[in-house]
Order: sequence, then structure tokens, then C-alpha cells
Amino acid sequence: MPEIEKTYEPAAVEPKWYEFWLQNGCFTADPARVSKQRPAYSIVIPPPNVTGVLTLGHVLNNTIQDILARRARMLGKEVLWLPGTDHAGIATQNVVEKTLRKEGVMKHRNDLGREALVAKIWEWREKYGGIILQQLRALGCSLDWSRTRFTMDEHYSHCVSRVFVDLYKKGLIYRGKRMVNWCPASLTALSDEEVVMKEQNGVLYYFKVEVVEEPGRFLTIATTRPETIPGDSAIAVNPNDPRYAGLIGKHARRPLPRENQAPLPIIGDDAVAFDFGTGVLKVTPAHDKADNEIGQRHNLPQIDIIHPNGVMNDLAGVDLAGLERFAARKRAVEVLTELGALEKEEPYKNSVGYSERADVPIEPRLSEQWFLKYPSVAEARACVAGVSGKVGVPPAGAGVSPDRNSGEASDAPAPGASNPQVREGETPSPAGGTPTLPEMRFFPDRWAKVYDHWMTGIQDWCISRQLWWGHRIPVWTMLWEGPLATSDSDSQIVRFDLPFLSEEQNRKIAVQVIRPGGAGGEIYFGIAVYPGNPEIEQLLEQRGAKQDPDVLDTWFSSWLWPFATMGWPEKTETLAKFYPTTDLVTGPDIIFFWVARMIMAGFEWMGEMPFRNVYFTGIIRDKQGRKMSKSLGNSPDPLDLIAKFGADALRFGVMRSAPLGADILFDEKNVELGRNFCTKLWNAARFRQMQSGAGVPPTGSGAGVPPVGSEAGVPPAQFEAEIDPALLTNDDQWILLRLDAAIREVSTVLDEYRFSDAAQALYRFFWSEYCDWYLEASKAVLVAPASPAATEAAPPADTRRNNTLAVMDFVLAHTLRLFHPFLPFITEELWQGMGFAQDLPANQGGKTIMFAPWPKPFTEDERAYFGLDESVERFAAAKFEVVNQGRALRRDGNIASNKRVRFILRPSTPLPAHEVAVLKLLLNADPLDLVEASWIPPRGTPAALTPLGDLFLPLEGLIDVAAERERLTKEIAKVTDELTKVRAKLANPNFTDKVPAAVLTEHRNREAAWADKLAQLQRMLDALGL
RNA sequence: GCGCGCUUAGCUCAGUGGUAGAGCGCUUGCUUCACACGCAAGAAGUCACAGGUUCGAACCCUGUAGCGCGCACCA
Repeated sequence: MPEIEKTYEPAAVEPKWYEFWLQNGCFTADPARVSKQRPAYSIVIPPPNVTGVLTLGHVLNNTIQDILARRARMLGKEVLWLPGTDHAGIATQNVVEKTLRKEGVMKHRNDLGREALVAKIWEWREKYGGIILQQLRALGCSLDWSRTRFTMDEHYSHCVSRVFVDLYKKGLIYRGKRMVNWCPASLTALSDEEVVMKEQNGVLYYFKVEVVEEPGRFLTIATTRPETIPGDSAIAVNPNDPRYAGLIGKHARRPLPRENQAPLPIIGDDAVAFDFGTGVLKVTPAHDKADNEIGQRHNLPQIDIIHPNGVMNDLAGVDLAGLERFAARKRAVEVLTELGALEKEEPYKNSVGYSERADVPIEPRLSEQWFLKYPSVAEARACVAGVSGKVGVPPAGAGVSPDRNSGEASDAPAPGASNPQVREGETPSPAGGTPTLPEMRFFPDRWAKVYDHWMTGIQDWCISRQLWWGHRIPVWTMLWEGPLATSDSDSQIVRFDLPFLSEEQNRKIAVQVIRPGGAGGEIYFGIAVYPGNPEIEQLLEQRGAKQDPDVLDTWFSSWLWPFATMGWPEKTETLAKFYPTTDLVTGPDIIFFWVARMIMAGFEWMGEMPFRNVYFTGIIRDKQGRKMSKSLGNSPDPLDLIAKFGADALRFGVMRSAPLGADILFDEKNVELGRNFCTKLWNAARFRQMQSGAGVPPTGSGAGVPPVGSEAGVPPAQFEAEIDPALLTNDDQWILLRLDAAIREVSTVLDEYRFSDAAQALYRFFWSEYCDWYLEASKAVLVAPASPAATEAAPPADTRRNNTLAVMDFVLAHTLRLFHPFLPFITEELWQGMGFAQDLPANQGGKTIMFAPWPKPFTEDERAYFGLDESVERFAAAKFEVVNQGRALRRDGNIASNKRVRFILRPSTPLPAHEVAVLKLLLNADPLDLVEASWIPPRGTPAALTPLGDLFLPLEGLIDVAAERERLTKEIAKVTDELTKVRAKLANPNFTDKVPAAVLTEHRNREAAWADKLAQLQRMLDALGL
């Protein structure tokens, strides 16, 4: 084996192995390999925006997914981790338009026109769309690149159109003129989820209006938006408000526009609160959601006074027309003041909806849009573990039944097509009960409540966007002059064959009345066309039908991601084997945008939930707890971090500080810690390499790597060949026990998605236990073996040495595998470099550590075989106590840790020569003299009591007696305190009567131990002399 | 207003009823033949507060305060 270099160089190592994995198809999923013995495991990546670059959020999210995927492979599963990108409508169009404006290509999108702009965006996508995926490679992500998808791939786009038509036919999609969230910057409607509420320091303006029928009587109205007064069409009061009830039916003159101070009706509506403002409300049906509802109840005119871009139109009157809405507010206040109508203004805090993307206040606006009534809500709501409304789960696939033309829509794989994929250790349904539907689990589960709450109050989804980049709505609208085939004019869906289409073609469309008896009594049809029928589209356009110019909300395509990427609507093998996916890893900020909608889509078109488990990551913040943002300059570039510290270091650092359910405060120190840990791992391996030689196969040859699934009951042959249990030292046995504990702990916490706990357990095991204790103790065998006492039947040094190396190899081989999901690169480098891959079958790690089996805890038989029992731990703990005490003595005596000094041990139990050698080494003692029980130290000798006997540091004259006395006095105080506490407990009959026997025994032992210790400390203090 | 979460060492966080823990930072000593990205030893905590349950509470219950998040309202 080549000698391991002195320092680890991630920059040289990482690309090499990534290329190796790619060349060997290690990431490729093959549904044909899925079987009962080899269950499927799948994750679809939350597709990053195609314009995006890697952020720390992506690092967190994708490292978690990679850990899950890599571990699943090691557990013998067929793993599909499916990559891709999202076209991200508004975001992408904004980015590209901005660039084009900067480059002077255009001033406004209209300069280019729809087709040219879309072509430019495609160009952009070709050029930059793969960046983030390339960056994921640098992170080590084991994605199956052969399956990379994009939400605007031809096939994917067909899926989007198909589900649109399907929902349209089911009557769930409708067009309507409604109040929508309008973004005056992006000039498009937005969904409720794209609006974020922000608290504002605003002003509440009070102005008065005169009651027409009672001249001289004024009403005072409070408003935050005086610029909308010209759009008012009523004054509302609460009919139960004695102050104003008598005015209902009368009129008041609105002050603006000043050239048209129209009298408005005073109406009564329960929505008006008595105690807010003055109890009098101006009603602006065209520019406020609540006012719009009042307007509908009272049949008020809707006066639209604002252009789509936020500029006031002519109806706003001469004072305001042409002003931007906030300038208009200022002006309106001035005019009110001039008119003498303004009474007062007071500061006021309120929340205003902002456009998430453009970061400007949205404008509630009446607009004609497409809306969706969510499908499969009941199923989606009921399937999540821990939500309240989960009773009466309907059978899977019980969606709304299609009314006709069902042929094309229903050829998806049969509902319930399942695949055997159960997480290791997953508990089956409760025994004896009725079979329950499989549940989806959220981690942490508190998100289930949030999800349920949203699903309960769910509103129709505005799915049309006034953009060009996206999936164009597959609906053509035309004026219909013939008779209607249905008498029910309220019906949204009409059974109607277009005479200019063939019967066959008519089956590929759905017809909806858009404006029954529209403005001039005309009837408009919306004709939705299944994808892939250009000839129908052509015929429609020849007849004057126009395709809707809008595109669909990006999330209307994202919600199909789990199955549209796997070939739906064809019944692909991929779908059959890998759907539903096993885990979804995403941020809680898109639980409504994406997760909830995917669940509904999963039920609606696959008849099944899209994933079994959803892991919600925290949000990455800087170390002051602020969100990462470009403007703050607090978001480091992950690629810089990788260049500086290595991808493994970044992964480990982030994972170690990312507890389940909490935000992550990112600190480069954590990455440093990851880097340091890699170095530690590297050097521990290097130490092992430096020991090979005399009598050992030069490579260590993967010694002791046990076959996975070795049958219980038979001591594995490999163990016998490599590790002779008869030659195991206490340290060997101890580290095997610690390894076993680490395997158990890491496996358990990973099953619970507690990645930071796993990382910490690994860190602790390898650094504090393996390196700090075992590796140091092993030097007593490898570097400075004890010369056995004449009476002892010690094994030849070489034999014992080989055995220790075998134990080391065993532990390292397991450790590397435990670390692999977290640290894929360095573990592969060491696995190969140290020769662990040799002589192993390819599917057992012979080719790459990626397919080496995940370590298993010892069986009972293996524990017995290696002699691993409690006495091992006990003796090791006693030994460490001796060492700790000795080091403390050294410290008290101000003796440098590198200085060899004489220690004297008066053992309370016979010690094998080897153990004495270990103690000598760890104490850095020379010599370590053993004395008889009768030996009495000279007065003033610092001493420590240990479980293996009394330890002395004979340093006549060198010791600071006063300091030593102080230490002992302090120790005595502490022990006295503990002893008092435990005695007080034991003296309490309530305690002794009620406490469980085991706890009582434990307390009695504790009392004895403290008492013993106190007595000995006292003796030591006495021995120090005065 | 409703709901959720958090409050433990200087910082970030583990710790679900029985002797308060880790990493970082800090202090001291050490280039001891894997590693100074290291080794060793240390200092450091009224477990937010107040009640209650219990033999016993950081942990369970009730309440309070502060912080964070979500939802609703917002003339």
C-alpha cells in the first residue's frame, strides 16, 4: 500500500473519487434490481431554481439527502435520488429581464415580444441552468444524473397541461373576476402564499363627510388609504351601532375626487366594528378584499381607480390621476386638508401584504384569473401522522369522478401500485388492529399541526400569472353564437361537441362556459385541449379562438414533481418501483407552496401519498441569528468554503450543528471543526499505516472486516483468522465495546433523522474514545511493548502486535463506513488507500465504500466470542481513573506533560505487566514502580486514590505542599457535600420506603463510596504533614 | 387575537424524574516519535421566574415574563 501522506488534501482527493463514482455508475438507479431482498429507496430533490447558485441552505438540504441516500445504499437498498431544476417563473423572468435591460437589449419586455423573450430565457437557461447542479457535485451529492429533469422539459410540460385539463374537466378549475393579490412591480396576480405580511409604521387619517339629508351633520371616517377615496362607493356602519344606525339609507358626500363629490349611500353591515377607528367605514369594493365582500352584499359599483402598475387612473380625479399610489396618498392628504375635511392623523402600526418576489406592497385588485379548487383535500389532510382530522380516511384514489372523456386522463398507474420500501427499523401497523392506511410522518412532527391548520382553511388557488416564462395555459377562448347544448346556464362544464372537430378530436377537449350570458349576452367558451394535439389548436385558432396569454403558477408544475419526473402518465417501471418516494427533505417555508400541494397531487393522480417521510430542515442563519442575505453580505459561498476546507469538512460542520427542528446558526468555526476532524481521521489512519511491518501483511488487508449478515450463532471465520480473542487486551475489548455502542447509537439516531446527534456521536467516539484512549494505549503494544514478567505467560510480542493491528483495522473499517454518509470523500480515499477494499466482493465494498455494508452491532454470540462484558468497561474505567488522577498530580506539581517522572503505584489488585505498561505510557511515567501494600510513602508525598490502588508522585521538595493541601481541602469539601446530600436522602424514611430497590441500592453504594473517598482524602491530607 | 416553539456554562446546544453535559471560546502547561487542524490539565451554571405534584424536579402540571415563528385581523 502506498504510504499515506502527512496531510489530507481534499482538493486533490474529492474530484478524483466523484469522477470514479460517476464512471462506475454508482449513483444510477435501476428499477430492475429492486426486489424483496433489495428494497427501493427514493428521494426527489427539491428542484432548485434554474437560475440559482448554491447557498448554504442547499448545502444543508442536499447533504441531508446525500446522507440518507448513501446510508440507504449501504443498507442494501436500490437508491434513486432524482435531480433537477425548477423553471421558477417570476424569479427567472425577473433575472433575465433585468440582465437584458442592463445589456441594453431591451427597455421593456414588449420591445422583444413574447416569443423573443422566451427564446432569450431559454438561451440563458442553456448557458447557466446547470451551474447549481454542477455545484452539487462538488458537495459530493450522489444524484442519478441520468435522470435529471427540468419542469419545462417537453414531457414535463405535457404533464402540466394534462393535469390542467383533467382538473378543468372535473370542474375544479374556473375563471372568474375576483379580488386577487396583484403585484404592481411584476404586473401579475399572485397566490395568497406569495404574499408576505410585513408590519408597517403607517398613519391613520381621519376625515369627515357631511350627511346629505342632514346638513351640518358630519361623520368621521378613519382610513390608512385616503388615495382610494375616489373609489369609494358607500359608507358603512354597523346596523347595531346606536350612534349611526339611524343614518342607514341616507347619504354622505365623498370628498374626492373634488370635481365629483358624489353622494354615497350609507349602508349597514355587520362587518363594521364598533370600536375600530370611528365605527364608520369607507367602502372601496375595487381595492380592498373585505370592502369587496361588503360591496357584493350591497350591490355596490366597483370603481377601479388604479392602473395595474400602481399609478392612479383618470377615475381617481384630476388631483391624483397619473400619480403613483404612494405619491397619490400624500397628495390626497393635502387635498383633504385644503378642503377642510381632514380632522387628524395619528401614527398607526398595521401589517401590509408584500409581494414575496418583488418586495413591494401588493395591490388588492379586481382581475380576471384562473382559480383552482384543490383536489384530494380530505385524503391529503388525513394521511399525515399526528394531525387532528384523521378519521374516516377514504380509500385511496377516490377523487372527483371525471364527467366524460375519461379515457385520456385515467391511464396512470393503478392506484395503490406500491413497492416494498420500509425504513430499517420501521414499526409495522399495531398488531391486532384493523389494517391502517400507511401514514406520512413529518419530522419534526409539530409541522403536522401547521399543515393541518392550513389544509383546514384552504382557499382556492389563483393559478394564472401574467408572465411569459412558464407553462402557457392550455385553454382557447371563443365567442359562441350558436345554441347551448345545456339548459343549465350555471353549469361551468358543458357537454358540447364543436362541430368543426371530429368526434375523436372532441374527446380531447373540454368545454367550459366562461361568461354565461356575458356582457352583451354573448357566450364565451373556454376550450381546454389535451397536450400533444397541435392540429386541434390550429383548428381552434382558425375559428377565431385565442389561447389564453397567461402562464401557470410555477408551483402548478412543481406539485407534480414526485411522479412527473418518473415518467407519469405512462406506467413506467420507475414509477412502479420508486413511487411513493421514501423521504422528502425540504424547508418548512414551502410547506404550503409545495409539500401540501404535492400531497394533494399525489393522491389525485397516483392515488397515493408522494412520500413516506418529510424532513423539515431549519433555516440557515448567520451566527448572530440573522437570515442569510446578499445585502447583508453574510452568506458565504459554499464553494469558497469547499475550496478552503474541503467538502467533507463543510458537510460535517453543517450537519454537526443542525439539530432536528431548529434553525442553524452558521459559523465558519464549525467548518473548521469539520476540517480538523478530517485531519484527525486522516492521521489516525496514518498512524495505523506506520505500524505495519514485522509480521503483518503490508496492507492490513481489510483485516477483520466481517461479512455482513454473518449468521448469528457462528463466530465469523474472519474474526478467528484475524482477531484472536485469546490475545485481546482490555483496551482492545473496550474499544470494541465502544465501537458497538457507537454503531447502535448512530444507527438509532439516523433512523430518527437526528443528524447532528449522529455526527456528534461519531465525533465523540472517534476522537475521545478511539484516538484519545485506545490509540494511545495501543502504543503500549505497538511502540513500547512491556517486557513480560518472568512469571507471566505472555504471548510473543509479534503475535500480540498483530492482534492489536487486527483490532485497529476492524475498528477503522467499521468507523470509515459509519462516517461514509457524512464524509464520502475522505472515507473512500482511506478505504481504498488502506486496502480495505481488497479481497472483498464488489457488493460488499470491494469496489467502493459506497456499497460496503452499513455496520451492525455485535450479536450476543459475537460479544461472547470477544469476551465483551461489563468487567471490560469496569476495568477500563478504573484504569482511566488512575491516569486522570496521575495527570492531576502532575498538574498540581507543575510538571510539564512531556516530562517523564517517576510514579509509584500501590496496587489494590494484581495487575498484568501489560496493563502496567499501558499505565506507564499514559502517565508518561518513567519509571512506574509497583510497591507492596505495606509500603508507606515519605511524609509529604502527593498521592491520589484510584480504583486500582493508591498512586504517588514522589517529588521530594519539588511539590508545592500548600497548593496540594488546597486541592485536597477543596476535594474534601466537595466529597463532604455529596456525602451529606446522599445521607440526608437515606435518612428520610419517605425516601427509603417509597423508592425502587435499585435506586435505594445505588444510593447506598454511593454513600459508601463517598465515605470511603472522604476517609482516604483525609489520610492523604494528614500525610502531607503540616 | 389564536396556535406552535424556545429560555441549561461567555457563545451554540445535548440532556423526559434519581451525582448538571458536549463543542467552541477562555486560563495554564506542552512542538512527548499520527495529528499544534494537536496533546494534557483547568476555571466556568440559583437549569428564565413563581407556585404545585413527588421521598426526590432542569425534566411532569399550572401560571408569569422574555424571545422567535406561523395563522388571522388590521377602516
